[in-house]
Amino acid sequence: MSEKTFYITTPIYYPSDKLHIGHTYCTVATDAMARYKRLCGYDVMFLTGTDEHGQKIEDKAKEAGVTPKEFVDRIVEGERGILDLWKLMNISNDRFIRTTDEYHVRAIQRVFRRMYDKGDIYKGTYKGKYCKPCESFWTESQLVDGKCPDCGREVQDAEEEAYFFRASKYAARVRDLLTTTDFLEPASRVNEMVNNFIDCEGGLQDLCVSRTSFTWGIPVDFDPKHVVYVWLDALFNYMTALGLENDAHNDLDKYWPNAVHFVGKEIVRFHSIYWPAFLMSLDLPLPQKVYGHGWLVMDGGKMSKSKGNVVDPYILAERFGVDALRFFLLRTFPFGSDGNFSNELLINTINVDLANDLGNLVSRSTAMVEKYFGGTLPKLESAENADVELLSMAKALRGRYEAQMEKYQFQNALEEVFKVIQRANKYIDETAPWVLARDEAKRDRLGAVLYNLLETVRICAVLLTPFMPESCEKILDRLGATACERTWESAAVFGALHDGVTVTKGEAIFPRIDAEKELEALQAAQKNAQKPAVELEPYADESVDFDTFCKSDFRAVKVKACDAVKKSDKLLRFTLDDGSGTDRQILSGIHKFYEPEQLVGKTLLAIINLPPRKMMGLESCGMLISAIHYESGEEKLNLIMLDDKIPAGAKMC
RNA sequence: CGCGGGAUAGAGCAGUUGGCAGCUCGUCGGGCUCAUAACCCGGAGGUCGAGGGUUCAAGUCCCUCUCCCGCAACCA
Repeated sequence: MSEKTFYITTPIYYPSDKLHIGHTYCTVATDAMARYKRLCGYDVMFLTGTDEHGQKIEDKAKEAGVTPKEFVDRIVEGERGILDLWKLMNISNDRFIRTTDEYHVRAIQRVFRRMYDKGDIYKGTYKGKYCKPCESFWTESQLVDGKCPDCGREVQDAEEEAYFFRASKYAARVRDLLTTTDFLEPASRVNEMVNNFIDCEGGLQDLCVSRTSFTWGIPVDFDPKHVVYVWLDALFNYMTALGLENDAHNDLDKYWPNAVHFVGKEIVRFHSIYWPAFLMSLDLPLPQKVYGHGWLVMDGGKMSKSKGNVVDPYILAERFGVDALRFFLLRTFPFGSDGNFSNELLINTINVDLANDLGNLVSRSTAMVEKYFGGTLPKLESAENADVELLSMAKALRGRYEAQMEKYQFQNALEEVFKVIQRANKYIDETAPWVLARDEAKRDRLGAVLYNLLETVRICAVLLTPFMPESCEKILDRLGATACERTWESAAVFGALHDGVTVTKGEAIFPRIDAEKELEALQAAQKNAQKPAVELEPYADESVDFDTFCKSDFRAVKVKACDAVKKSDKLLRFTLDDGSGTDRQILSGIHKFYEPEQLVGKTLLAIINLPPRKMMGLESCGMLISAIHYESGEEKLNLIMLDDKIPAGAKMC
C-alpha cells in the first residue's frame, strides 16, 4: 500500500432541486483532481454527497405532499437524480455521504455534545421581538418603526431559546489561519472573508447552531426540541464519512488531515471560518486547504430558475459526450474565477481542441502507421534537427503539467498539453511523412517520425486521462500502449512505447460538431426540458370567508407621479390620487417591468387598508395589484389597468 | 462613502516578482494533401475603461473618477 494519501471532497449538495451545470462543474473538477492524484500514485479518498436537512427541504416536501425523506430520496436516488448524474459523468468518488445516514446523525449528536461539554456551545437566547398574531420572531433590525414588518402591529420583547457556538473565541486563530497561511485559496477570497466577517463591526459573531422553528434535522439528543443547525450538521460530513464518532468507517487516521475541500465561492465563508473554528473547538487537526472556485454564469448573469437560464448537464452530456463536457468545463474556465458559459463556446471548444487538434492528430498519426507500415511500427529513435523541439516539449510536459495541477489550475495544465498537441500537428507538416513515404531509402526516417508522433500522443493521452478517462483509454488502446506505457512514470519518458507496437485507426474519437445545426437542436432541447410555455401560480385550496375578503379595501387610483427609488433597482414610488383629496404614496417592486413615465396618468387598482410599511426609508401605504404568470420560466408581471372613466377612489366590490 | 470582483484586438480571455502586449475564435492572404472541409505559415486589427502620480521603464505599483457584475439590502 502506498504511504501517500490524499483526501478530496466536493461540497455536499442540497437536494432541494435538480442539480445543474454548476454542481457538475465542481464535481468534475474534484474528480479530475482525484484521478490525477491516483495517477501520481496516491492512495486517494474522494467523497461527495448530499446535505439533506433544513427548513427549505421540509417546506418543499410539504408542498409536494411527501415526507422530507421521501422528497430527498427521489432527488438523490430517483431516475436522473444525483447518483445517476454522477454515474453518467463518470465520477469516481469512493464514498457518497447523505446527512440522513444513521451513522452521520449519531456522530453529529456526539460532536454537538462534545462541544457543549467543553463550553463552546452554550444555551443562550435568540433575543428578538415577537409578534403574537403572526407567531413570528424578528430581530431589532428587521422591525419597521419598531413594529412587526408583516402586520405592523406592536411587538413584544421575547426570547427564544437556542444554542450558540462560541465562534468569537476562535476569531484570532481563524484570522491568523486565513492571513498567514494558504489555507484558503485563491488568495483573493481571503480579504473578503476577513473584512466581512472577522474584522467587521462587532467582530466575529457567535453562531446560532440550533433551531426550534422546524423539525427536519438532527435532534440535539439532550434537548430534543432543538435540531442542529444545518451547517454544523453539514460541515462535519467531511469527517464523519471517515469515521469521526462512528463505527461505520475507520479511515480517519489514514486520510485526515491531508484533505482538500473544493467549494463554491458562496460557501467559502462557512468552510474558511466556521469549519476551522469547529475543529479548533474539538482540538482536531485542520484540513490542508479550502479552494473556493468560481461560478459558471450565463451571459454575464447568474444562473437562476427565475431567469430560465439553468443549464441541464444531462442534455449536454448526451449530445456531446461526457468526456467532451468534462474537458470543456475544465479547459475553458479559470478555476478560481467566474466563467461565462455558452453553448457556442462549448461547441467551439470541442471542435477546435478535441476534434481538430487532438482527435485529428490521433487519426492522421495512426492512419499513416497503418498505411505505410501495415499497422505495426518498429521502435526507431531519432534526434534530427526537426525532432528536437517536439521531443524536448514532450519530455518537459509532465513537469509543466504537474506544476499547474498542484495549483489546481486545470485550464493551464490543459493548455500545456495542447501546446504539445499543436506542436505535433506542426511537426507533421514540417516532416511531411507522405513525401518520405515515396522514397524507399527514407523508410527508417519515416518510421522514426511516426514513432515520435505516437509517443507524443501517448504522453498527452496519459496526462489527459484524469479529464477524459474513457476517451484517453480509447486513444491509448489505438496506440497499442501496454499498461506500463500508461503510467505516470511513463509520461516522463520519451521512448517508452515498445518496439513493434500495433496501431489501429478506428472511428473518430471526437467527431466534429456541426455548430449551426447543433445549436438549434440544443436550444429546442433545453426549451423542451424547461417549464411549459406559460405557467400559472398554483391555485389556492384554502377558502377565504366572505367577511375576511370584504375587509380588503380595493380602490381605483390615478397615478399622479411615478419615479424610481434611488439606490434600488426594483422599487418605483407612486404618488396616487385615491379620491380622498390627500395623495397616497405606494412603493412597488416592479421597475423590472415598467418605466415610471409609462405609468403616469394610468388608472390602477390598489388595496389601501394594508398597514403602512417602510422600504428603503420610504413609506408605502397599500399595494398595487398586478397579474403574475411565467413564460418559459420567466416571470411576467402586468399591473391591473382600469378604464380611465372610473373615478379615483371607486371601490371594488 | 455597506463588502467584494471586473474593464486588455470584432467576440471570449491570459498576462507571474514592473522590462519589446499575448492566446483562442473570427477575418484576409498563402502552403499542404497524411488526416475528422481537418493541419501548417503569414497579414490586418489594441492610447491595456478615464485622468493624475511614482519610475530609466507601468497592463502590472499609488491616488481620483466612470461604467459593469455578484453579495447584502429591498422586492406590500
